[in-house]
Amino acid sequence: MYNLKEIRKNFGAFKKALEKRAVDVDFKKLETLDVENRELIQKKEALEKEKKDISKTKDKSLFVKSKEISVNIEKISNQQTIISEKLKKILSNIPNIPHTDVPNGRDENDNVEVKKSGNIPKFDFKSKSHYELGENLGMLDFDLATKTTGSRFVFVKGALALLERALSNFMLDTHIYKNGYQEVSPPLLASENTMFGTGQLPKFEKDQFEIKLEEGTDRKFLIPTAEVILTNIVKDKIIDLKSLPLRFVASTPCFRKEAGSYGKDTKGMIRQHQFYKVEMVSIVEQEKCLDELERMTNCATDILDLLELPYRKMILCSGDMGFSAEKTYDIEVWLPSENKYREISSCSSCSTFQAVRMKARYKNINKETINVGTLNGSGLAIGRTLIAVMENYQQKDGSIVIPEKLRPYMNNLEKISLK
RNA sequence: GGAGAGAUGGCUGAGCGGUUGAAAGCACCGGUCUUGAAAACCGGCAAAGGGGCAACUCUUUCCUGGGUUCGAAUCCCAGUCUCUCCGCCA
Repeated sequence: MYNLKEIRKNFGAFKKALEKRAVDVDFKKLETLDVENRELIQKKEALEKEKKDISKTKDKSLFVKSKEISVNIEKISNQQTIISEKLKKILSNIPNIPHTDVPNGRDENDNVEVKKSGNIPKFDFKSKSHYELGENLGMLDFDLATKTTGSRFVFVKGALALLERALSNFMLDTHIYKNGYQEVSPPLLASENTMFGTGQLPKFEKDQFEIKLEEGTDRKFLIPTAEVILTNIVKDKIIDLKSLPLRFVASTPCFRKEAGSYGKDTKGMIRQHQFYKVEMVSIVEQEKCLDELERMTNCATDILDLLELPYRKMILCSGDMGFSAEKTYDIEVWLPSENKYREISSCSSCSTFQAVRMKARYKNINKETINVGTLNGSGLAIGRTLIAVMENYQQKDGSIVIPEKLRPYMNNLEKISLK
């Protein structure tokens, strides 16, 4: 979210910067409301001062007047509340402004490749998709999940379930012991306010699973990513400069409605309502965001390098970035069955955008209280990594070789095969 | 589910109708002392919003929302959350 104070300073520049995003914001209304709002605040404050002064004199003859003022204040204050709510509504629906590094573009076709790594496997047999491999092994069961739950869920069984767990532990260990992140095991439900903090609400409510609770209690949502709950660790806080940067990592299930992607990736476990993901979150001094983004992205690619999976690193264009991001790298892994790269991680700097929403601040060297910078990145999406391992390490007989680094996490199993 | 206790600044914690934005301590920052550090002593130290080029100034804020009052951190009502004890379940 943007600070109205900052926008006011240079309204034109703000408007221009947002054009890259192709969002329709009623700037005229924003400007008018801002002026009205401030006028009302001034009126209100003048009256409040008058009332306060009377109270200080303790002069009984003025008490009647004070009472009148109170009525007036209430009237103005109500108007002001309405206007400031309108303002907040407009402001909270404005996305972050893309950093100047970000290429202009409409959609994913305009993303720019910045790096490519690893060797694409060449099979001397007809390769299979992960769901063919998994179903043949009897270790992926989509039909069963449909029966028990519904579409876009899956049962993972046997050695593949072990592989999934191994991936989680391997990634966590790498980020904890090598990359300096603190492990967190967070709640999987988030309050409305928490969801607002990272930008999932109010604009993207239809993508979230909400838990049905008794009437009158606070709303709660299943987290669509651990980013939500990890970033909000610093909500409403003024952090000691010395404790920055904060780096958190968690492996959690994620829940997404995937509204608007009907008919997309319906086969297999590419796009599920529930999936595991290892998520990294960094809280940094605001001017260190971009450096941290490079660092974090390297932590993500580190995993793919260790697993020896081929991938490429993309910088997202302005039109393809998430609501809260100022700059995003996507890491895409090679999937033989689709003969293309698919997203396996997304690392974003959100500058102070989320921090403003969360009221997360720190005192800088000059003792000014300012908003922190927040970053988040997958390191990595476990479900998709599982797919990538299956497809890239598949053998002619339908078995799957386990990447060396994962074997210690799997009782030194070298290969997953029938029986 | 039953019975109590509580929610105050970065933290701990006093205040329980009128200069209280809020004692004290810790933390932090500056200074004196010291070869340096520690200790000791002195001083500083809330946030949000409005106005002003600025120095500065005004308003709001003691969980949230109502109420009483000329005036509320302090009194009343409702709600949320936390803690303790008992029960129940993992």
